[in-house]
Amino acid sequence: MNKPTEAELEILSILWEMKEASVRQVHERLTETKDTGYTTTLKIMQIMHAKGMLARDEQSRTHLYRPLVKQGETQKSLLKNLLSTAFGGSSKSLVMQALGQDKPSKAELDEIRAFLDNLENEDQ
Amino acid sequence: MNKPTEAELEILSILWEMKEASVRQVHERLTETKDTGYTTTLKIMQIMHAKGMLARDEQSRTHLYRPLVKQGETQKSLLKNLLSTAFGGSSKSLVMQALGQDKPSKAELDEIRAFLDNLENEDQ
DNA sequence: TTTTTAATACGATTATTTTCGTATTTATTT
DNA sequence: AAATAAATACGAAAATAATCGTATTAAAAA
Repeated sequence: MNKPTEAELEILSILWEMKEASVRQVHERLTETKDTGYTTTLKIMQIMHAKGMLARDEQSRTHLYRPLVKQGETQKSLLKNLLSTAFGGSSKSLVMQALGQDKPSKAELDEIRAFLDNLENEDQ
Repeated sequence: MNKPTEAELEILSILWEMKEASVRQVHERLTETKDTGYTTTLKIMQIMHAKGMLARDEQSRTHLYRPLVKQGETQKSLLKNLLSTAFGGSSKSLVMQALGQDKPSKAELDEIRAFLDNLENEDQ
């Protein structure tokens, strides 16, 4: 799957969360953090649809869009790229930076611990 | 600091590792994984120098370049961005994806555990 | 010293991404 | 029914990024 552009990723992240939304809805969420025109959002979503990244329900006049690319797969490929370029391939340093960035809750920390234990044991 | 472009990041990652290098050296490393012309590499490094991302030692005819942006800071800002766009702000899921991506050694896993423990205790 | 090689400078082109203006269509309101 | 509002379509411009060709300069080799 092709790497989404920055603007596409912003839209995807909204749609991953909302599951399905109109251009208007996406645009309103977008303008909370970014200053851009309605037709710009529309155009990018149309392009994404043409690329096969978004499904479009044209039943009603107000079209509804859904993501067709999986969040997990996009995460995987973006991380892989970031890991090799910015982190010299060291997932350890990436993980530590990420944790320093935004500390997870106690419960989440425990989940991560369990995950680490699992990682260590699985391939014996 | 401004977000480096993809090509800039590739060059930075080589320079972070080598500390200092000529265009030729960077270009040779680059062409191990990418097919690009020498003058393209040169041009981008010149642009990076103009932007203040690289220092340039012009003593010898063959100029030597050093990164002026810190790897840690670049990592931090790229991660922050990725976290909010691709991961809906959840560092937990980012961390797990990263670990699944490329499993660290036993020693590194232990370092991560220590880091987690530390995180949990520090703010009481 | 002449020739060849290897480097930088830099403009221009190409490709990609983002933005927007305008036309058209459809629905809603008056 | 006419006017207004809200949506899509789409071309084109603007902004950004990447690539390359050619000129020039400096060093090294013949």
